[in-house]
Amino acid sequence: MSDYIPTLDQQLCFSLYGASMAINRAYKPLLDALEITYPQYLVLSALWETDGMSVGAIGERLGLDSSNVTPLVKRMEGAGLVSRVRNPADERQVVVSLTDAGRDMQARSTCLGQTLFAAGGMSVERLVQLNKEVQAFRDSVSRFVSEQPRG
Amino acid sequence: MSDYIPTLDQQLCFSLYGASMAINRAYKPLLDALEITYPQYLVLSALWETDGMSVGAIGERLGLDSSNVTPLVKRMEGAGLVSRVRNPADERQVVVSLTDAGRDMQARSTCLGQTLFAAGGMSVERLVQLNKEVQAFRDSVSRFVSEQPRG
DNA sequence: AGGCATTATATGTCGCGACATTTAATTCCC
DNA sequence: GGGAATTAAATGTCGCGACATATAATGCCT
Repeated sequence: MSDYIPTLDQQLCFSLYGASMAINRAYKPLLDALEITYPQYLVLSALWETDGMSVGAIGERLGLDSSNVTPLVKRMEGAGLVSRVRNPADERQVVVSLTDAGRDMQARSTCLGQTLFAAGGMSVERLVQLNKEVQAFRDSVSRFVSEQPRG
Repeated sequence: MSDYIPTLDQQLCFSLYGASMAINRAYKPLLDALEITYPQYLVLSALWETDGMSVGAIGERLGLDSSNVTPLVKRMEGAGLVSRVRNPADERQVVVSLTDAGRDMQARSTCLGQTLFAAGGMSVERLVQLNKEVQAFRDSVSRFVSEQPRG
């Protein structure tokens, strides 16, 4: 009982892992056309909600640490999507702000959600419910991790 | 309407992406103790179901291509978990088989599922249902991708 | 005010995951 | 049966994502 051995398909981790990769593959041609990557799209999404976040705040929002966000945002700066400026009030912080190109990307990226909706083949209601369940699971696991000794 | 702009939290891709990363973080200390990585655990899981799969068949099962599976399996061979042997009947194929250490890992890795169950904080029924929904979504998106011109 | 812990970002290394390309073995098909 | 297409792995490059560590600015505390 305590050493029950599940098959691959019985493991939620495998479904979620595969779903994430499948989404990336569905997004790929659209992201290529926009000349951004998926994590870059997430950074933009975070900034569309709250422009001018620090590197740390972006990482907090997306669940990534500075070693991911720093090079990500630097590439986005190179692509002209954001600017990076040290906060004069606290020189430790780097404030990331949208450029016009970064703002324009919001309207240009609506194809992503539309495509995923078409690809998912589910009703809006079912997708909303699925999103709620996945969020609840994610948040519970994240809470668990942060409560662990090494978290 | 056709250019509706969702927030981050309204996007299923973001929940799934975060859930996958959260699971990895929950698994990390356990995987470290077993001295394997998460994708290595998935390869082992596939082989526990069907030992002696080719590199290509493993990739098919996990949704990865040879450029991922080849180095993954080579590291696992280095760690003594699997053997890699060319198929005499078709020298193009590399057959991957479990060693005793690879087989032993199955019993030793039951902590993963147990921990994730504890971390998820949901009833078994709800998790089973969630798994079904995520699978359905993943499979629908994968089908969509494979039906695309560039797929 | 001086020194130390804390905080924010950056850097270096490793293992993926995607993609294009290469190499080698096999099959097709005339 | 011999050359071209196909198939299976492997290789090289890029961008993450995790982790440990480094660097620099700030806050704290006496």
